[in-house]
Amino acid sequence: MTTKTETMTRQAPAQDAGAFPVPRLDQQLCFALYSASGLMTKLYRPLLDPLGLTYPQYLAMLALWQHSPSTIGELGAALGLDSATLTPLIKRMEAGGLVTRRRDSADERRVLVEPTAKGEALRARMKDVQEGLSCAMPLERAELKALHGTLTRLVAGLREATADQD
Amino acid sequence: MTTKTETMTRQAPAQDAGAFPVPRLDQQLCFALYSASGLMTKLYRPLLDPLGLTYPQYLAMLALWQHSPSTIGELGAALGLDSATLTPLIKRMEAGGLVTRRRDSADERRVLVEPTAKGEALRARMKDVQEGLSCAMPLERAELKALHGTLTRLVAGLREATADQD
DNA sequence: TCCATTTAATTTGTACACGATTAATTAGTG
DNA sequence: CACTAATTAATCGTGTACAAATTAAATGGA
Repeated sequence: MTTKTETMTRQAPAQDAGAFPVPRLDQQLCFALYSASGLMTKLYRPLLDPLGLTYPQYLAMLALWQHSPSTIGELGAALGLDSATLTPLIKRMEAGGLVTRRRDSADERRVLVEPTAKGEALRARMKDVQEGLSCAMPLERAELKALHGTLTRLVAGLREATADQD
Repeated sequence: MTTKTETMTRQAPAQDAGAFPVPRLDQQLCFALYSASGLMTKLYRPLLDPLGLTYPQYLAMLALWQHSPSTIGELGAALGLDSATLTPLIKRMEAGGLVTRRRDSADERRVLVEPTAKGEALRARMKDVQEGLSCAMPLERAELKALHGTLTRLVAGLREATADQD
């Protein structure tokens, strides 16, 4: 009588009465962020492919257009990536002719990264990327604005909360 | 007189009058999502490490606790990942003793994934993970709720917008 | 029944992403 | 000035992540 029901259904197994309910995937904020981020990358891909850029490389170009030359460390701070990720990423961009890398003569530890003429030329094509993207965005302009604001505060808070793990 | 000013400053270069302004990193929704997602992963790491789970593996366990056995394809649909990502991920979880893999005898193409006793045992430790996490979240409960709602609609819309790229 | 098509998972190749370590350089202190 | 401490990239190892090609199995006609 007690062991009889243990092989009934697999769908709601072993949930003791009063036990902590296992969090559902669709109720997890982290999963919504994870999914949204991945889908945005997928949305950018066809727009960036013809430019010879991956999505992280596109972010790096945005940072460099804003401020260059930049060191690996500065790029890392701007993008939230560490040198183990950026060093090979920048080297691939260098191989693609989009940026130059050189040691800072004033401090030989630093590596200065700067767009090439070819890299600068991509600036002119950003209009199409932005337009192509905003057309595909499923939310209202005001909603996107509000979402961006909330995310910005979330990111600022998370940076503090994870600051110890560097 | 014309070529004299071309080496002035590096900070605001070559922005033709009326040209499309290069989008700023901190104004890009995609970058906010990218940063937030990465920081959430970093926030989970110390909580999941003692369980022997990476963050994507944690998501896979959530999906399996919700519904198992699941095929690779079902997990892929739930998580938004393709089989080329999931196959090795699940194999690592199998090597860690958290799940079992077996071919479906009714359809030998399918692989059924199911938590082991050890995997089921992790359920009991999810309370600590959830609590440890929500303590570190920098936003108000209501704000998080609203953010989750907006993201859910964004994800649904992006799924449609990217549905052709499968 | 046979075979073309479809489906499911795996494999291969490329590109992130991070923790931990290392190597080179610079800064600081006595 | 010597020598240690701190800083900066690069490297190594492991784990995602996806496109494209491959293999194996099931399905749907002719």
